[in-house]
Amino acid sequence: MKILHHPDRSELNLSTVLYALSDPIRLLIVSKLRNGEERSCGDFELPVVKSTASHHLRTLRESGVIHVRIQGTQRLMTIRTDDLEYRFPGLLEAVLGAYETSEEKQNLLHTEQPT
Amino acid sequence: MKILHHPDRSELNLSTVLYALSDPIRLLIVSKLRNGEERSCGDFELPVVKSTASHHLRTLRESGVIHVRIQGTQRLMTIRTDDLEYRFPGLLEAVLGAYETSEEKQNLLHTEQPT
DNA sequence: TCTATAATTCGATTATTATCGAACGATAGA
DNA sequence: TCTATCGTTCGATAATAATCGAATTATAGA
Repeated sequence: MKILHHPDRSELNLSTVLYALSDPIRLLIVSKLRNGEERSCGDFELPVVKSTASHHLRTLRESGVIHVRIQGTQRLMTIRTDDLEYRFPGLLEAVLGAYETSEEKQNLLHTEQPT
Repeated sequence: MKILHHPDRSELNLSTVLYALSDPIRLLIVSKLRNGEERSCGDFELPVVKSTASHHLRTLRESGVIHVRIQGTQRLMTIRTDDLEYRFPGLLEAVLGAYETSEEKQNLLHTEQPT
């Protein structure tokens, strides 16, 4: 049984979290996890191949933005809302709020899906 | 007379701004501009040489985080608080607030200054 | 006009990262 | 046990970025 590392709440680093959130694909992932929704990799419909998606999900996990639990063959992701709020109050809200009203969302959603 | 390009308020991009803020040196710069303070390059006392500092300041300017005006031989920087607040409400506050309580500040402030 | 100051630009180097395809690993279910 | 599904890992490539030192530009002031 594979064990996934998640940084402790106290280990969250501002630069690292901002970097994780600074990629359009990763912003798309996080926006789809909004409101506590839990999703598997396949659910995101990202405009990149599986291995690239896996890379981005790992970046988000290792930075502490998302939590991943294993259920069968799936990985189920959630945002670490409480931990982020504890260390960086208001940050997640501000980023997701800004994302909703940005053009970035639209750009990616209209992108071709690779096989 | 050199002309410096600043993106229009409407051109601000979330990923780009988050990326600009995701570097420890650049976070240090922005934190020193807090509360509307205006500073020149030399005022920041950054742990990097001049040319590297110039690179970071350009990244911040081109992303739309700071405004730079020329006065004599100096460049005077300010945060584009109003524009950032307009496009990304609460973001700057959240980032700067988080920075204040983070360990990142301490790390950089105790670093050696290159010549 | 000369010089000192402030900062940028340039070229080179090194490190990181985003991306893909192919191969692999783990689990559920037939 | 076999197979399909879900996802990761690996190796390669191309792009981007952080850093430095040296050369350059622009301006203020003597």
